[in-house]
Amino acid sequence: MKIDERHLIQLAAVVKTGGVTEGAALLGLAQPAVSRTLSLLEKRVGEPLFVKGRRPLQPTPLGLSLAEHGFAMLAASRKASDLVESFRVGKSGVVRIGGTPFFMDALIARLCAEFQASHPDVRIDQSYGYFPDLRAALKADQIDLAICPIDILDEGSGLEFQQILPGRNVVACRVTHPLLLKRRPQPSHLLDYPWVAPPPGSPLLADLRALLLSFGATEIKIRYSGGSLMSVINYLKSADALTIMPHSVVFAQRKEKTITALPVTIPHPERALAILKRVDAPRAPAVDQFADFVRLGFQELRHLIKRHEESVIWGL
Amino acid sequence: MKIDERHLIQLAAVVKTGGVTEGAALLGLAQPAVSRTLSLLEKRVGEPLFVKGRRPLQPTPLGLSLAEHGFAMLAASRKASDLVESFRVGKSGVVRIGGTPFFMDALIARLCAEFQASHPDVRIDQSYGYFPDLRAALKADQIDLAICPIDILDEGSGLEFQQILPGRNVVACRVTHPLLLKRRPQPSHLLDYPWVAPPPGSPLLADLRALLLSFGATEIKIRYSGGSLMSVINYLKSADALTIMPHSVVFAQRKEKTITALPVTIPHPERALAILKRVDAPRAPAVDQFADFVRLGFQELRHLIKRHEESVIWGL
DNA sequence: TATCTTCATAACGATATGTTATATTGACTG
DNA sequence: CAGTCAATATAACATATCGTTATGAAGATA
Repeated sequence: MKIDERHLIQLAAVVKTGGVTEGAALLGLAQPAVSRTLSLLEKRVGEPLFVKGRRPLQPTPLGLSLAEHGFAMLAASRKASDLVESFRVGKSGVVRIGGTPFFMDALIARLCAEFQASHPDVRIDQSYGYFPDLRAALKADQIDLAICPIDILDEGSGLEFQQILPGRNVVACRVTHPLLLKRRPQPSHLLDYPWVAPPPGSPLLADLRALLLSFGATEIKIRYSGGSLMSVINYLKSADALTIMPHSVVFAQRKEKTITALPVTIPHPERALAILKRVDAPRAPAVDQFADFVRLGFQELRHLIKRHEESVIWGL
Repeated sequence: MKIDERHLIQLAAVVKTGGVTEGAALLGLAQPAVSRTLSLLEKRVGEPLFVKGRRPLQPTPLGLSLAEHGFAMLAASRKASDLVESFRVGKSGVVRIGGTPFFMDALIARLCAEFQASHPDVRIDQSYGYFPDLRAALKADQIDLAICPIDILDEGSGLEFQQILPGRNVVACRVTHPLLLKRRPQPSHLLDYPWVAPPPGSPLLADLRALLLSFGATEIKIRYSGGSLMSVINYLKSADALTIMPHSVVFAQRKEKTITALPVTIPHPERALAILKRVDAPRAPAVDQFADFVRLGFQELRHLIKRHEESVIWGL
């Protein structure tokens, strides 16, 4: 015995409201439609669903039980509608982001948490990678957004780039590092300390090599490598080692008072942190919402950095 | 955004089976119908439900979430169908029975439990009363069945009577009663002991009066009255009192070895235990199933009584 | 590249859903 | 116990859509 789901819902509405007219109103239908549905249902089921000849409409046990199932369907239906609605406005869904490890760990994870304060039903799936992998993942629709530094000559056909932070590296060390006592550390001093290498494959590693060349150095004391951001920071906390890092990553750690940037200027990389999206494929609204949120977050970060540097100057 | 429930179910079927063709087959539909439903749904929702251009059909997160709700509806729908089916064959529903206290307590309650061994989803609502009340309750559709002794001249217009046990009363007492030692107790002996009166309003009470008249007695020592069957039995267990009871009720207690019937023959009442139903109103199938079960149960009881009495004779 | 399976589209008849108008019926009141 | 009112059932009709078969398009598989 197959029962039309719509009929069950109408039955539920009638039982809930206690009348055909009210039930119809609840569903936004005319009374005769619901009335006919009930007749049909009774005929199909072959058993009475309401006790006859009583005006305060009273369901039979079978009618009541069937209505219970109708309630379940009604609930599922409403939840489905709500889901679609929330998805459309970006309040639910999944955002798959990929990015370079240091930025993700230092900046993006925090933004994810903040984003979900206003979008609790949006799930975020994070993965790591560098530009070539991320571009491939984007094109293969494995991620919705990539957040990574891109070279000005990187090619991204079919991708949309949104720059969110200029490239700027610093030499990082622990706050108790002896070089911080010097007024103007020289490049030669930098070579006196052990170094931590950025993750293999990262743009930072290339930047480190370029930095060495600019010092005229060919070799360097690499004492630790391969660690994630947290490993590197924890290593730096316990040794007078140096490493190269994006300025924003070091800045994000300022509250911890564990690492800081050496007051030496090193060349800017020809690169900028950017959000990458596919332009062709449709994106879930939540993805765009999240991208906007990240962009705003970094805009705020830029202002913070600016004000922080001004205050440091004043403080001098 | 209102979503057609049927569409959700079809979506669920497709997601479950992993293909439009299989999903359609699962629902007993042609493939194009489901295909069109998916197109419509996607257009209405405004978001892709499946990732395009991948053959092992893969739902988007939204599609998957919507399908979850579809599963809920599908489950509710199937449960509703099953419910109707089981109701039709009498495997679910509610049976409202009314009856005289002693029969209900001694015989029917037990039958209810046995009935539900094969009909676990049938609920039984029991109530007490005597013929006039029960007849009224039946006509007012407050109960589906009445099980009570009826006089041959009782009128039951619009009611169907099914006799299930001939009327037969006995004098009951505890198994250690001194009268049981006598080979052939005389009526005069009966008057020497205190009596327990059957419930007020019961046919048994009338039978007791008739019995006294047949002995030529006008007065009797009523020492206890108003109790339910369990009260009466517990009273009898603790005193050498006598009472009048339907034979079947005493018989049903034989395993307990607490009360028994005195070997005195007393007049049969012009009455028989019967099942009463309304003939006009439709009855739930479970009601008829239960009535049949009760009839069979009493048929068995009659045989048991017969064999028991034969064995007692042999035992002499 | 060729073939096969699966999905999308088209066309069409049948169903039943929703509407308004109207008749019936039960409940309430004097 | 009428008479009145409100709610439900029925009738008639337009239309949406559901389900069908036939056919085209596209991805997978060899």
